[in-house]
Amino acid sequence: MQSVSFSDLGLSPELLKAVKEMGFEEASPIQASTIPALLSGKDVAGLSRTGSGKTAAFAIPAVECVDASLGAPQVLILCPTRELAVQVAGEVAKLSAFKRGVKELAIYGGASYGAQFRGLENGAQVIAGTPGRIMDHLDRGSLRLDAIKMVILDEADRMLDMGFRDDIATILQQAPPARQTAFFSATMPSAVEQLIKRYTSNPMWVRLETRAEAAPDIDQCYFEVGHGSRIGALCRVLEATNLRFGIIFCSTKNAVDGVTEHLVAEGYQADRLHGDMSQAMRERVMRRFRDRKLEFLVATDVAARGIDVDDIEVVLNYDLPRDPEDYVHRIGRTGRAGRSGRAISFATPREMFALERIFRLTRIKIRRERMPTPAEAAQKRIEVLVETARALIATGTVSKAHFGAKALLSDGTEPEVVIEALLHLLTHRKATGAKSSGANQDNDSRADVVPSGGPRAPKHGDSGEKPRREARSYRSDGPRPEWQDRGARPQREYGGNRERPVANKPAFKTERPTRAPQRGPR
DNA sequence: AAAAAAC
Repeated sequence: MQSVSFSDLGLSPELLKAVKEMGFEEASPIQASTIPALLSGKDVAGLSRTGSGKTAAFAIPAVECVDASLGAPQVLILCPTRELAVQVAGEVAKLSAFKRGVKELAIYGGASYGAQFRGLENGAQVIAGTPGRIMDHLDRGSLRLDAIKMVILDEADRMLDMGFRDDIATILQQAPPARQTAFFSATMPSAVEQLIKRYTSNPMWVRLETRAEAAPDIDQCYFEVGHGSRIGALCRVLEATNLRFGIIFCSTKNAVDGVTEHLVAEGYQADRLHGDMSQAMRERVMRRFRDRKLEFLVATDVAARGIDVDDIEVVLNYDLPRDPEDYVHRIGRTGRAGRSGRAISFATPREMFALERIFRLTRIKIRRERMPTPAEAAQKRIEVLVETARALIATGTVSKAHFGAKALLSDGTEPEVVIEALLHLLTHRKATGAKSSGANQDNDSRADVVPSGGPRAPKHGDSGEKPRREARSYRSDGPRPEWQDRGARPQREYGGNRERPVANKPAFKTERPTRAPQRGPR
C-alpha cells in the first residue's frame, strides 16, 4: 500500500488538527483501510498482530462519529485489560482535543465508582472499558447503551481466552442493532470468527501481514540458561548490554515479585505490574514507567498486549510464554512507530520446544547468543561508566561532586588510583550496602537520581557506610525462592562456563529469610 | 499452565 496522508482520509478539520498535533502525518496501512471504512458506516473485522497504529485506526472514526450535542454514550470500546482501557481512553482524549464537547471515559474494575458515575452523568460519549465493570454499570443502570452508534472490540481473541464470551454477548445485545461493530484480533480462531459472523454485517476485512510485520525492526536473540540461573543471567545481561528502558516479562506473578525485588536490591529502578496489585498501584507504576521514572517494568502478560509506551528499548523474556502468540505480543512492546527495538529471551533446555514453536510462528530466526562471562560484563560496565563520565564532564553537570574530588585528591593520592577506586565502587553496587527497599514502594523521590547512563546509584551509598562485600556469607544449599525454577538444584550456569553458581548470591535470601539464630531480643 | 477480569 502506498503511503496515505491523513489529510486524504476525509477527516474533519478538528480531527485532522489533533492528528497533526500528535505528530502523525501518514496513515499506517491499517489506518488507511480501517478509517474510511468505519467513517462510511461499514463494519470492520481486523486481523492485526500488534499495535502499529491500531488504536488510532478505530479511535479516529470513533471520535468523528460522536454527536457532541448529545450527552450519552455513543461509542463503546471493549478492552481485555484495565491498563489498555486507560490507554485507549487517553488516546481518545488526545484525538478529541479540538472537537468541543466530546468526552471520553474509562470504565474498569478496581477503580472507585465515583469518578465513573460522574463521568457518565456528565455525558461522556466515548467509553473505553473492561467487560466486568461495564456489565456492573449496566446492571446498576448507570450505563445505558441505547445511544450507542459504534462498538469496538479490541484484542477479541484475548477477550475470549479470558472467558468474556458471555459478557460480550450481553453487552452487544444491549446496544442498538443498527450500530456499527468493529472487531480487532491478533488471531482468528473459529470462536472469534463466530463472534464476527454473529455481531457484524458484511464487514470489511482488514488483514495485516502477520509474518513479516510481526517484528518489523526488532533484533531478537536468546540465551540458554540452566535451571535456577535465570536471575543471574538476567542481571549479567543487563550489566553487559547497558540497556536503560525496558519491560521484563515473567509468566507468573510470583516470578514478577521475585525478579522485581532482586533488581531493586541490585540498585535498578524497577517496579512490577500484575493482577494481584491494587489498581491504584498498577496505575502509579504505569505512570512512572511512562514518565521514565523506572528503568524496568517487570510484568506478567497483563502488559503483553497493546501497551504502548514510547521508545521502549528492549523486551526481556525472563521466561518464555507457553503460547507463542504471547511472545509476539510481548516483543511488540518495543520497535514501535517505526523505531528499532530489541528482544532478549532466556530459555532453559526445557523451554527449547517453546522456542521452536515461536520460530515456526514468526519465521524469524532468533539468534542464540553466548552468555557474557562475569569479566566481560564487568568490562562492559566500566566502558559504559567511562562514556557516561565523559558525557557528564562535557555537559558540566558534575559541579556538586567537586568538593568530594578535592577531598579525595588532597592527601596526594594519584588521580588514577582515585578514579579506579570510584569505578570499583560503582561497579559493585551492593558493596555500598544498598538494601532492597521492597519492590513496590513509591520511589518517586529517588527517581531523578538515576544517571541516564552508567550504573545505578546505590540507594544509600552516600552515607559513608562501609563496604559489606567481604562480610558476605555464601551458602550453597539455601532454599530457592519459589519464583525461580522449581526443583532446580545448584549447578553450573550457562552451559558450563566456569562461574560461581548464581544460587549462592546472598540476594536470593532476601526472598525467604533463613531462620538464623537471632541476635538480641525480637 | 498462567494470566486476566466486578463487587
